[in-house]
Amino acid sequence: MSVGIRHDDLRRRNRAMVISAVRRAGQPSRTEIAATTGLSHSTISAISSDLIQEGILTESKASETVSLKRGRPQVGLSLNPEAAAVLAVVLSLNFLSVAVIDYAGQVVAEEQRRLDTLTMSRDELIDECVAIVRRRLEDPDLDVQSVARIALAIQGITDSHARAMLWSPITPQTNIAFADILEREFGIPAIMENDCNMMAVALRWRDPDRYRDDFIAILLSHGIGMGLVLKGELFTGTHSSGGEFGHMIHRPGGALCRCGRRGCVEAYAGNYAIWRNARQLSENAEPVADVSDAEMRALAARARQTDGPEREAYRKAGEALGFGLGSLFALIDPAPVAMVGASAAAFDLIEPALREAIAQTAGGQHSGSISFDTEPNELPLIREGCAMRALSFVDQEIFAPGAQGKSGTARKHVA
Amino acid sequence: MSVGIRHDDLRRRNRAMVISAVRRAGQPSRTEIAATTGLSHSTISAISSDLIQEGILTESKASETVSLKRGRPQVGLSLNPEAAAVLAVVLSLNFLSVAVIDYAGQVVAEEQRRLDTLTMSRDELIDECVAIVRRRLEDPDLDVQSVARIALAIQGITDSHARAMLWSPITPQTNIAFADILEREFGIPAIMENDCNMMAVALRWRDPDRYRDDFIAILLSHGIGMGLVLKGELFTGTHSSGGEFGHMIHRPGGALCRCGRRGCVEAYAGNYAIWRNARQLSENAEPVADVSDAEMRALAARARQTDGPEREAYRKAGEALGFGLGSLFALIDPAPVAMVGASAAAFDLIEPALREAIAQTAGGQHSGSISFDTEPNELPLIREGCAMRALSFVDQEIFAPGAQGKSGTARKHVA
DNA sequence: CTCTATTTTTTCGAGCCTCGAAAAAATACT
DNA sequence: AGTATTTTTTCGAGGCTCGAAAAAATAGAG
Repeated sequence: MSVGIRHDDLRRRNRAMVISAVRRAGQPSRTEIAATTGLSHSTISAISSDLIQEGILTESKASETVSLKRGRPQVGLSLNPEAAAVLAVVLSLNFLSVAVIDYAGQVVAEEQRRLDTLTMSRDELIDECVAIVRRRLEDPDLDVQSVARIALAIQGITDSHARAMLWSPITPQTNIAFADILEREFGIPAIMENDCNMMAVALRWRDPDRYRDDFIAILLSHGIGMGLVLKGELFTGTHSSGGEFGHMIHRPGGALCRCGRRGCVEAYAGNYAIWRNARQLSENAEPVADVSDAEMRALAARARQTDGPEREAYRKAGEALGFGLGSLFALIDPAPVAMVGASAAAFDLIEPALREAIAQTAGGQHSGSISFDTEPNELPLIREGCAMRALSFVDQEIFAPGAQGKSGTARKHVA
Repeated sequence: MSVGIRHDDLRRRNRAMVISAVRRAGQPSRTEIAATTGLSHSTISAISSDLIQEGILTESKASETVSLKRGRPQVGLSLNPEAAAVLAVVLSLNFLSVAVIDYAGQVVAEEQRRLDTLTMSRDELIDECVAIVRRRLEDPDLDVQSVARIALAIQGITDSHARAMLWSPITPQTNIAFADILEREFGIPAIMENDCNMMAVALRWRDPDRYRDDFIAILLSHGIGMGLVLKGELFTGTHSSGGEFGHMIHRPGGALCRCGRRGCVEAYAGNYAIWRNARQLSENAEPVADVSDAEMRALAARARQTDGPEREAYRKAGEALGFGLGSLFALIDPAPVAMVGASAAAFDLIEPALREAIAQTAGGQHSGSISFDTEPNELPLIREGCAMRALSFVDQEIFAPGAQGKSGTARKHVA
């Protein structure tokens, strides 16, 4: 079972701890790191001296402005941007984007591309991804040697080992091991993640006060996705990325869902479902492939204006989301929720019915205390999550390697 | 955030590792422990020598029968039964039981008692629990000094710090901090756990092959409860024991549940719901307080005999459980399920509709591969889970103490 | 009955790691 | 210029684990 702690693990873990403290805090001094990690000054001194020598950290004359204090001024430590770089690839409906991010987390290059993912063949899809990565890696401004990891996020279900896309609404293809493909192609460790999980990761970095140990990120888009953080850790399924909130059952045998089943939350709250209900089509009507953001905005505008089928459609969406959240809260207790995606801009239309529904569920006891935040733009969030996830891997597996880090392809020490 | 690893934590953790290896394996030799923990022989030798000196482990001339091997015979290490003792208290509907368990996990004394929990006052309930514990502690055969922990399991919701019962179907009382009360009364560290969570813990110890990293224990009883283990850890809510599977919403606005809300899974699958449907009463009929096991057996017998309302009632129960499991599987992916409790004996009546329902959900893709096991007797399971949980605490916090173990009341080193 | 092969367990010195205390460094204030 | 203050480094002490070798304990061979 769980393996004993070897003596050399100790240094490894404490190295990782120092790196992560710097990544979180920005420009902490050695003293601050000692305080947050609970390690002694001597230890921090020794470790940070190593890390600086290896080119992972750099000293950066801390905030001159705050040097009104008496004694020896603190020296800020920061991540050396040149220590490594990672690629964040985001593949969503009809859209592919890639960004190159330096070790300090800054975007240094990017590229975006429109595709027709729904009609592309398997090979075309793979080729596009490989090609866009290749173009970035061939950029003369980039030191290819420094690229330590590629993280690819996709709308859909991925396996729990972060190797493959298992199923996705953006393509009829299934089981594409993107991570393995990219790894083979470029010799750079790659991971494949679910888009909503990356949203959650990003929210945690963006606003650690609000999104700390337990929170929910829900993507309101053509489909409904969820990223869940519990007890400070990203929640995933036992075999897949899990957290398929959109496919929890709202009404057994109910409306036709894009997944082919009936009564899923998504079949009431996804864009296509709202669109379908707003047009007063049958619940059995085949879900449309895509509804433009403009069209959804028009629907929302009409719903705000008159109490017609549009408003009712949003009400039904709120109800489905509310009962779904209620069932979720029965399992995990209530937690802060972030509503992300274009339809989050219409959350005012959704919220009343949502809260009414939640109030009828086990989570309803604390209905008032459940707070919602909205963020209409999911793409930057997904990319940010990818980047942070990739960088965390670099922090832990490459810059603090040891017996534990079994990633065969990971190169040791870059600097 | 996460704190650095101090040098002295190392020994502490490896001590805990050795103890837990012995608890799991029964009578492992030092060599076997070295193999399973990955630590060196020297380290294991040093640690086990300490543990034996402290009276925590004992040498026990390993299985003489297997001494057909050549070299120096292995010396089995086992837990010293006298190193400590724990109390496992189980409080369920109209029933209170306590068991004294020695450090090796053997029951050395027990007592059971019928109560009328639904009508008892808050103080009566507390007094009964305190009294039954006191009687056990006053047993002249028991060394009170050795009692290191009390674990109390209750049917109902407990807080995530294992201090209090927040709500329970067995009593109208709420928010009773049993753990604090017992701790104050006897000066022995106490914890308060949810019964179904303890079932899951016990299943893991009983059959680690089947119930290892991910599995579900569902209690089919008057109410519906769940214990969930994910990635090898007991799953709990953010604020409470969580995992209230029985109160996920099956049909929005549907049948009246014992919790006062509508459409919960329990309102279709709990004993009172099956009974209500079998009698063809309205879904709005007030849930009855209790249905005897005998009566449920009679219902099941009639359902097996003729295709009447009884069979339909079980069908509806299966449907509710199936859609509930389907929604759960959407979140966590399918996992082995153990059906526990009296109604698990009627699982043959439930299973067809359950599987049919699951097949209509996201979990349905692997519908065939989902396996169900039944165990009609929940009480021994709950007690066993309590005992193991309490013993694990002793293993870790008392016999492998350190800066991490902040349990103020825990005494250090017993032997 | 003795000797050898074999396996388990203990012993011992080496190598790390962290820690606390003290020293060194770097600045503000007087 | 000197003193107080704060940060950072240095250094010896104490612990822990590890590998190698020694010791212990048995089965089988002659």
